[in-house]
Amino acid sequence: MALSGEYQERYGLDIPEWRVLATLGFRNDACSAQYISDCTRTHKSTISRAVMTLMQRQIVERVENAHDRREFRLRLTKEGKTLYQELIPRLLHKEREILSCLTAQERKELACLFGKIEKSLDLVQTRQEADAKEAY
Amino acid sequence: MALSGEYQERYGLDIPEWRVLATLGFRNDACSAQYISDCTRTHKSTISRAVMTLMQRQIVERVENAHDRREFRLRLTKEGKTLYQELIPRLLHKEREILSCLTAQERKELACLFGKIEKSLDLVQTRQEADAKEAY
DNA sequence: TTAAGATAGTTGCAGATGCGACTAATGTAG
DNA sequence: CTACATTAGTCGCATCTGCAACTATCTTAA
Repeated sequence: MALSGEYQERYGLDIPEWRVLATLGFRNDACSAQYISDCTRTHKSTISRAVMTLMQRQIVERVENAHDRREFRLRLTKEGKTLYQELIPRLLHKEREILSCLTAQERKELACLFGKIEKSLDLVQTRQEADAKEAY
Repeated sequence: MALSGEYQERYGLDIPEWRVLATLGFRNDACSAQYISDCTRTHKSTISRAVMTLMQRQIVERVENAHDRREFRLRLTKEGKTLYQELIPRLLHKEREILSCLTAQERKELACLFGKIEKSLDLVQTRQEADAKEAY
């Protein structure tokens, strides 16, 4: 991915690590690893390892969930938030750069088309899971 | 990728192998591994391994190039062509399925937008290479 | 309450793939 | 012609990441 150079080379983040950072930063609220796994469509083992690394780097911290001691609530540390805020403008800039070959109208269309496809795929996904459960 | 299930599960092709098959099948003419590497944006070592596997499976064959004995001319065997012809309709069907959430007009727009972005990225790529050469 | 099933997260393992070094062949400048 | 740079392809190595098994915990049904 063209964007990944931006956070890899400059901040030493690999793709799953960026996904964790981005999800927590975007939500600006604690959530479980499973939640990140779901909404980034990344295997939970991959997220687990990314979280470990980010905790060692003190970008992410986790607290036990008293209501369910299987899961942890993940959130960005102060440094994590700073890093996130620092990265966002860089990535937006990069995105604008990549999409600069399109008009504003075209960019809007592209986002709309992606939205439709994503939604459609999610429905398929959900449908398959439903079918799978029905299967016995 | 959603498509890859189609050729992986059913024909035992991984992604680089499919890229080799697709490039040779689409061109319908012999070409070098380097060429495939370039136009699929895949590292030459990856293409090299894919070609090896496909040769063992007698899907691809290669002949020496008398004019440049470093490179080989790659082409599909009879079985390779058959496989390619068998796969194409399946993949088109899958593609139609994925894009079925869009109208014909929207599909055209999407292709057009992708085309623009790809062309723009290629220009950036070329420009960077040119800059790199200029750099000394 | 207890047993069976589901869920969150971790970890060992294996496959995929890019990087860089290497060989052999070709191109080029002096 | 010679030496150096470039290019095609191969291979060892490291890394990335998904799969599946495992533990601990929670949920549900009898």
